Amino acid sequence: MSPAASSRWCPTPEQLMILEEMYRSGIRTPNASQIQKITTHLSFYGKIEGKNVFYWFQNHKARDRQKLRRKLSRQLQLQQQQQQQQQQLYYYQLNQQNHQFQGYLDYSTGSSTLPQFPYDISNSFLPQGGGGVASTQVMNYTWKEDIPQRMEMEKMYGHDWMMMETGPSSPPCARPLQTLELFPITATNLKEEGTTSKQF
Amino acid sequence: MSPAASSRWCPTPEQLMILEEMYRSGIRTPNASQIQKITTHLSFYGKIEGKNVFYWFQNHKARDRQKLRRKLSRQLQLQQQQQQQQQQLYYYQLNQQNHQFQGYLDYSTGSSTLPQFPYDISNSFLPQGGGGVASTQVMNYTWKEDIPQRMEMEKMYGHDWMMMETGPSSPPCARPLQTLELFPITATNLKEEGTTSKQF
DNA sequence: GCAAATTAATGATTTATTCAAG
DNA sequence: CTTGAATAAATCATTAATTTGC
Repeated sequence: MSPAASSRWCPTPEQLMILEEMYRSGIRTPNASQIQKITTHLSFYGKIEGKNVFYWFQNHKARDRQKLRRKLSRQLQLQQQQQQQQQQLYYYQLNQQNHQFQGYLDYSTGSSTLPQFPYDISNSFLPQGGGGVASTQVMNYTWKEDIPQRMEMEKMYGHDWMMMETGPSSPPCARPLQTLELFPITATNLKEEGTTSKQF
Repeated sequence: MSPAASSRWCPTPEQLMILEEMYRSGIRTPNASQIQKITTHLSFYGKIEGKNVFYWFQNHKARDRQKLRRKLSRQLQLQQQQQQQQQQLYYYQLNQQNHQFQGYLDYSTGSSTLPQFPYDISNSFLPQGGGGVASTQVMNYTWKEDIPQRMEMEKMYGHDWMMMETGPSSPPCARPLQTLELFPITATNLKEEGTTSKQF
């Protein structure tokens, strides 16, 4: 038969297994050298090129994030809805004074616990020179998002800025406070999360 | 259970979007008045207090710095150890492609698909009367107009980039069916080596 | 059972964003 | 302020799953 080569790479189960294992072990953005090694190794199980490996990690990482984001956002939303219904009236003026505020915010999308390095498949694909120093490379590339750290909060104490509730108290130094109109937002990164249209 | 569902603010996707947009637009340390306005506005999308806004900006800013610092040190470290490794093979070649593109596009008129805020959101939350220090925070680039046009560039097939064939061609999706052992990755030893990284 | 039709996954490309050096 | 390097996000396109009518 004519080769009729398919236009795109089709990973064999073995290749897929290995790639996934590598991913699980922490590899996210292999550099050229690593890609080279991985490709060479995987070529034993079937046709493959460097770009396939490169793309695979790109896609896998991206779709992982995507999945996580979707999940989190759904979760947040439900939580938020329930919370709003329950908490509507209560808990409104509880903290007029000092309440040790911490940095709130769950903003980060990814901070999921990354599986710790198993025996370390990654060592096999690190830049030449073996493990040692180079292994930091892999670690550093594992997850871009970082776990929040404690920040200095001293500046905030003794400030009155955040005492403003949204409630209609007499605004100390503010203007009429008209409700700004909604703007049609289209964020670059929250696309499928667009399920929210809760008014108030 | 007490009605207090959660002890901390949980931003809705809309709120998050808007906050991030503001941050992107240059707002870093809103003053009380700005916080007030922002809070009022965001309360339309869910429960929120002034302190949430304040903390959000604090945290976001701090984490930006943190990320920067981390990246810097990481980079220094890597620079030292990979002085002689050229490892940007893939990206390098990829970017050559992009160059071709962007030179071609000339960036004549911004992006298209993602309508940003119809107007500069940051203006709405600047100090009253305008001017002042804060105004320097705001980027002065306005959102580009749009051009939904799609470039019909000749597909640059023939990417010689990333070519890394490693063997004689074989059928696209055929698997060799050799029962080669998967090298040591099989999670037989899932111990925490611990010594793998964490260099700094 | 079995293809055509439809949908879901995922490989491959393109576009946008970020960070920092010049 | 501009630009290059790197990356992430969005999108295109093809293959695999699956559904469906016969």
